[in-house]
Amino acid sequence: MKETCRCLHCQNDLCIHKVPIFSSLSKDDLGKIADLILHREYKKGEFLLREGEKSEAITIINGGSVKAFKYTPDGREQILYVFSEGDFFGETNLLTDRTATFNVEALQSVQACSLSKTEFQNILSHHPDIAIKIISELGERMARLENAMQGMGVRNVDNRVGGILLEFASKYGIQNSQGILVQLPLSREGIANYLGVARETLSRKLGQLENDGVIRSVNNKSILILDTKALQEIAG
Amino acid sequence: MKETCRCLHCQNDLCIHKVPIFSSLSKDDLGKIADLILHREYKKGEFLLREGEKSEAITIINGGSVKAFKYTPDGREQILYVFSEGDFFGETNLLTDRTATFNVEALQSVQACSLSKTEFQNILSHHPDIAIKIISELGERMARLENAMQGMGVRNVDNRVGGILLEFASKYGIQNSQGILVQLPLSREGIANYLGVARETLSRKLGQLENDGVIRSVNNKSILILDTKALQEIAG
DNA sequence: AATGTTCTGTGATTGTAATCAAATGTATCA
DNA sequence: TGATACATTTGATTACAATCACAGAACATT
Repeated sequence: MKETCRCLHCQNDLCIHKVPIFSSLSKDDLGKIADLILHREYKKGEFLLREGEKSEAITIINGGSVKAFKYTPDGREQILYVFSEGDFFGETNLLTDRTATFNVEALQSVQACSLSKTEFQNILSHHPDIAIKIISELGERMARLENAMQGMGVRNVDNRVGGILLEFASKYGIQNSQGILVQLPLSREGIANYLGVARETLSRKLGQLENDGVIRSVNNKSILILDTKALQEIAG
Repeated sequence: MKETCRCLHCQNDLCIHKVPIFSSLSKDDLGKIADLILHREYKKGEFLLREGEKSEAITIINGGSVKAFKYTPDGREQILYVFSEGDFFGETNLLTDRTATFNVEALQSVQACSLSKTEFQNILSHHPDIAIKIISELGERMARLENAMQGMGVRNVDNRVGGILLEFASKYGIQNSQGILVQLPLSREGIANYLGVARETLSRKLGQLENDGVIRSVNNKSILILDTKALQEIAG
């Protein structure tokens, strides 16, 4: 079993090191946990989890990113989260017998580590501080969701577009001489589904922001924020 | 200090008995915790918590109900939760130094019990199973929020109105000979703010549902669901 | 019961985003 | 490279909910 984590991705950089919830553990404990972890790679478009399925593991993203979403009655995707390196999901299903509340799909090639329900519960009982970390992290995620929810309540679509651009900027942005270069984790359609608006509407709003000199569309996968202040004003 | 919980509300029925997260404790432990709890009554319209404030306690609703909400940039209220008997809030602020993420306002007279940050942390360290209960409960709440979020993404307002009626029905409804009588926890304006639509729009949609014989408006505080099946169809 | 106050329903109008349709642009793969 | 599928933009039109304005109900207070 010692070999489980001698894979290419983890040889020098154990995935669990990246996970805040395990940060309180000793090097020794980390090593023990590492041996219990299962690694897997997912291709773009593959599902890591499906709504309604009972997931028997907590999954930690070690590379790449995924979208978590639900289907609306009219068949659209409503994206709830974008998880990337260090984020985890499946934790709520571990303690109760609840089935997954959302789908999780790889946005690119994704390296994932998973820890089985029983192993995880075992660890939890020996390390009460991990439980506290999880509560903390869940609180963080709830705060994000609550914000998103508030955002959805905002009827003004410009506000919402501005808000999501700032959110992506703080998460994926790199400051350069011209402004903040943001690598978008989602396609236009994805962003629209995150905001709960039509793809075309988002296109128009972005076009307008570009006309106003607030942003510049570099390519489909990244935009440059030229005027952060204006954007903040727009976001409200 | 023994007197703390000999108040009118708790003499025969300790509020902590109502709280699922403490359900694993022994009678003895419950008694000890009861002594540490602070009781307070709030009048309708009073704030139990304000966004941005640092709350130093976990608060448990012992009677009445409250709304948790954020203000949108345009000044509207976006309601996130309605908490009633047995629900709690403030837990995320206990472990981290995060300030409150929402406002909490009494919808009627409310009896609340609160437990200070330090006391709570102390209890948590002695009873690791409580942490697990909290994670579980947070998971429940996240699932609810995620659903609400999905609901907000639905562009069809009819769906959303149907959805919230069913949600209220399952929480506050009483089956009688004619259908399900639902005591609404919120005013029309409150419901509209929960859905993120205009008050007038909700009025019209409810009117339409009444015309279609799906519901009957008993009075401002309660409606009767006549045709649950149709409502489920409408909600999607 | 009468008054003021808040809440709710309805009509008319406007504004905004969804939808439909088509064109351009961009990736993918043989 | 060219061919094909896929993603994005742009235009025209439509549908729907927001807004404004007011009337009527319900509620509280004296």
